[in-house]
Amino acid sequence: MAELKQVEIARLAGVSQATVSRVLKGDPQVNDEMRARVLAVVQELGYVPDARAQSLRSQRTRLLGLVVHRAPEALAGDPFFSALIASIVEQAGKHDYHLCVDTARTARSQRAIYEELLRTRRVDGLILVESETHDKRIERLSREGFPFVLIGRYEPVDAVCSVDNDNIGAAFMATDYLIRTGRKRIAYIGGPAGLTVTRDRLQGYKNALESHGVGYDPRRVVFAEFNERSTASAMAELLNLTPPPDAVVGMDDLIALSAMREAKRHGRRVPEDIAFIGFNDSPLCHYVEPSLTSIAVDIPALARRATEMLITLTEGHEPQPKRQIVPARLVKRESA
Amino acid sequence: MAELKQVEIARLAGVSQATVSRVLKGDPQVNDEMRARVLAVVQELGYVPDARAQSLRSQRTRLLGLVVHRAPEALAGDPFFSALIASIVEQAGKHDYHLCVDTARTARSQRAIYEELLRTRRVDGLILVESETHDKRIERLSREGFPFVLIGRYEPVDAVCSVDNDNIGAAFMATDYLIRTGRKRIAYIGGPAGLTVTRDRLQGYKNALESHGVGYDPRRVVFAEFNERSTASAMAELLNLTPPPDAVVGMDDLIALSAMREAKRHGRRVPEDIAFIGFNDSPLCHYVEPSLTSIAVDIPALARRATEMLITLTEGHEPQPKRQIVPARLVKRESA
DNA sequence: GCTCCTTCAGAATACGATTTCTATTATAGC
DNA sequence: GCTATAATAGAAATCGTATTCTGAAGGAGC
Repeated sequence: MAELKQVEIARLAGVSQATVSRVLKGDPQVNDEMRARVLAVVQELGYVPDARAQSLRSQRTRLLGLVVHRAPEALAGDPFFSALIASIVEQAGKHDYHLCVDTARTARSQRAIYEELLRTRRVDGLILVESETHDKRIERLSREGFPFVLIGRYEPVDAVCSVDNDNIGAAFMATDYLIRTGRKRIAYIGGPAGLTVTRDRLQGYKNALESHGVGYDPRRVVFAEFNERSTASAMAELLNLTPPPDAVVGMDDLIALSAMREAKRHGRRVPEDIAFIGFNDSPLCHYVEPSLTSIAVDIPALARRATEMLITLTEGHEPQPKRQIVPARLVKRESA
Repeated sequence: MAELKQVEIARLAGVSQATVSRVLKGDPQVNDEMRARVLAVVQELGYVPDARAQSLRSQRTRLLGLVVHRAPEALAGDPFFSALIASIVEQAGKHDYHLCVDTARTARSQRAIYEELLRTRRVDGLILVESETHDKRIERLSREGFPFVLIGRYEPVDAVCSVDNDNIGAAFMATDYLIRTGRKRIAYIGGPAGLTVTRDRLQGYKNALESHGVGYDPRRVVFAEFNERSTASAMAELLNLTPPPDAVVGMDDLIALSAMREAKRHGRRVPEDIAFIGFNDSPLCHYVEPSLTSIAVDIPALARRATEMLITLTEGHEPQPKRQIVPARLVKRESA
């Protein structure tokens, strides 16, 4: 394949390289006859501009970055991310943007990725997922004015753009539903305690208890890492309480399922002895037995809005509003 | 944040811009004292080179592309891709490469993505997943000499670099196991008939039947799309046979699970009346009841080798060997 | 003391597009 | 018929880095 640059096209069409660029950019300041001549050559040779040169000159790469704040092993089994990535890719594609995915394993690599992607100008903006309640990265990004959008939320800094699932509302809905269906001793199993999601859903859980005048018992709240062993032992702890809980709100489908499995291993019947509700409404819910009642997070909506917001930001505008909340809904199945 | 480019660093360190570049590239042709002076300034200002300029100048973006040949909806629930993406990102990161993910929904968008990513030089090479048995893209990429690696395999073109799961062997293993454990009427539910995976696994299935002298009955082979409805109706078809199958090899965990669900809906006991084996050993297998016996595909190994191969290619070397096969293993659980 | 390397750093160029600046021509207005 | 104004296209500068080319200084060898 021969060298194919604008100068070649220009030479063949008998015009200047600047004119070729103008034609390709749709500049109206160019005569129809010239335009046609250039386009003919472009068509014939199948010329496509070099994105690297465009990036340097225009100072924009048309690449968005997605940084997932979780170790690859933990990421591996989670369908949430497939869905998120797929939706972001699709939405970004509509605006001619591409997506660059990175995972941030350790604290060190987080900094590295931040340097790598943004300081090097490799991407035009970032989408961050699963932020901690206090996060130096966010402070810094925000201070330095880099375009980024959070999927989640961040209290400490006011100006942060974010799209969040209505976690408080969703956990309220789940807990409220359990209370209304007669459950008395409802437990909550969170993910890592530092995560904002973990805390927001805990808040919703507490709100629901309070709204029904049910006392909050801290022994019924436990936390787990994103792996089965940790969740199972958290569940075992709950089962040792006297009296044991008769319902569990899991922060996550995988957590709820692991907990449910553990309960069954201890001989409890679901949902007769104990009910379970998870979050995400992943395909899993549907296949297990009893099928898992779950809060459906609207992942495509999260992805769409976050992407739109980020593109708005990278193009220099101020998104309105800066914080969006995507409603969730309860999908009733057999486990609760 | 002030303008931060090599010229600034050079000015502050009292050297030329070329020297700054040399220091950062680790060029040995530079005196220690100068090097130290430059590095001090770089450190202090936290200078990081501009990837866009580097890309243009060096003609390499250090970006790899992953093109997933499936619609976003179908992608959404599948944990296979989370795992694949996570592993590729990790492996690529070790060589200072990043990953750009794209999905190719329609035939048109496939071409578009190909143009977008490669012709524009936006990425240095591509990893393709889920190829069809005949694929124009592959022919073209290969003809034009673009660096790419297939996860899967492609018979028609000899020189194609690929890393494949040992699908024939794995399906053989699954079928062989079912025969050895006394199953007589084993069915196979494939994915879309055009996919190489579908056909390879079918081949392994046939091989196993043959090696045991069991007759191959084409009525026991059906195909499904990647969604539950399609799979359920394929399974229903199988259940209508007289006699019905007493075991099913599903091309995929989701297919196997959907089929199993359908069988249970028809009152069949698993594994007593009918056994099921899936592929991928996704977390799902573990949570369902009965838990699903599955062929574990070594996704990290696939990802690692494909990534290594692609990087070798993009750096101008010839990978040895060009085709790799990653072995699979049977994970026995309750369903078979 | 002279030439010949070697070592090292600065100057200059290249990468391939976008965009500003400049020049040409044609048209309008008087 | 002369200037003013568009309309249009070419020339040239620019984006920030990598690298080739060039030159200066110092040491070795005789």
